[in-house]
Amino acid sequence: MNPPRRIAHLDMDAFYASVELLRYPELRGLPVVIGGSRDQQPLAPRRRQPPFRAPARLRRPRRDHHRDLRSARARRLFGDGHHESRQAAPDAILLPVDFAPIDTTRACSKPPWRNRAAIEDRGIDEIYIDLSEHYEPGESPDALRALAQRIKDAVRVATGLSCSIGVAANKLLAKIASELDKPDGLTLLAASDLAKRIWPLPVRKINGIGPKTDERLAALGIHRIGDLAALPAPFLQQHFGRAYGGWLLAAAHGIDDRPLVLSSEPKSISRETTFERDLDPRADRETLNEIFTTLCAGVADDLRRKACLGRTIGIKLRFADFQTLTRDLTLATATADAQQIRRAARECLRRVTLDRKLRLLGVRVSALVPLGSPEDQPRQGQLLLCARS
DNA sequence: TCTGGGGTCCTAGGACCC
DNA sequence: TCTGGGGTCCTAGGACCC
Repeated sequence: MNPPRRIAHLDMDAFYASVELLRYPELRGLPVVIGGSRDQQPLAPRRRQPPFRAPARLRRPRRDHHRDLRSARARRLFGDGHHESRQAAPDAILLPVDFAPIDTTRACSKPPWRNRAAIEDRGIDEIYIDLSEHYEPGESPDALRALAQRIKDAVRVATGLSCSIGVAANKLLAKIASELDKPDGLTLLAASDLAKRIWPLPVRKINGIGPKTDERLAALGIHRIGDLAALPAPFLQQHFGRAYGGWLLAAAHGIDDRPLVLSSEPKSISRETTFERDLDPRADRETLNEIFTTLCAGVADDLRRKACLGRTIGIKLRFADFQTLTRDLTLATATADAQQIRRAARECLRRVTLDRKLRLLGVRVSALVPLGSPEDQPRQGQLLLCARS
């Protein structure tokens, strides 16, 4: 007989901020804001800051540094406290974002259990761990709690950082559970806890319900997960379609059969940049051209690093009014060549009327194949075409 | 909440082929 | 010659996630 499914979701607490505090322990307890430069910015001069030398070089945050800091993502990664402290304390210390130590931390964070459990990576600061095999018939909840605590301890020993863990019967519930007691939380969620602990939560807590769906649900008077769970399936399917409506209801009842995804090949690789100021297609033509070339080179670089070729080349534009559009083009053969990518991307660009200022430019390569694979060749139809002409 | 960068997945229409 | 249904590919857009 299979043991009951038992999935842990592990989420690092305020990851970026924590990593930086690890590097500069003397900053602990001070108001810290993280934001600003990355190493390669097409329009670097206005954004770039001098390298941080703690703690001698403390700077006042400047308003124009922080287009990105106010995003929801930033708040999540840096922690609300850091965000708010900037409003409250204009003298807060400004640290540049530096991804290098994060990679290190990430590498460090794996060994303790890597070989003993199935792990799904979810980006930079989250994983799912399948603990089903660690079940012993008749064990007490205390044993499970102790196991989760050992994992937290191992993370702290390996990285010096704290994390929050939720354990439940599936990924959906484990993810919600890990958030219930943040930071440094440990939450076990049994099936019988659904009504008491999950149903009172806002629907947004469900991974897969974003701002749009939240808004649509609110318009129907549905705010909490329990509201959702109480609805008849036909009602939801009428408003959200068969598949999504069905999924919403299942999610509200804590039902989720998704397996852990233990490995996966990249499906697309892209580079994009938001300009420091909106750019005019005509007046800033030169600048845009440079950025465009840099983006193509960057994507080509990433493809090479990941040993991939791609057949579909696409662009992404965002206008000053935030309207966003994409164009793509599929080639006869996959490529990782910067020139070829640039030519195809320019083809795409030609299909767009550039009559407004631009805010963002992006280049994407998809339909990826591993370098040297059989598909890394002209497609059959194309061969035929060549043979005929 | 005036919105960064890198992704995934889904939907939908049209082209094209059998 | 016309009609039809199914499958796959291409393209565009959108929602969502970390």
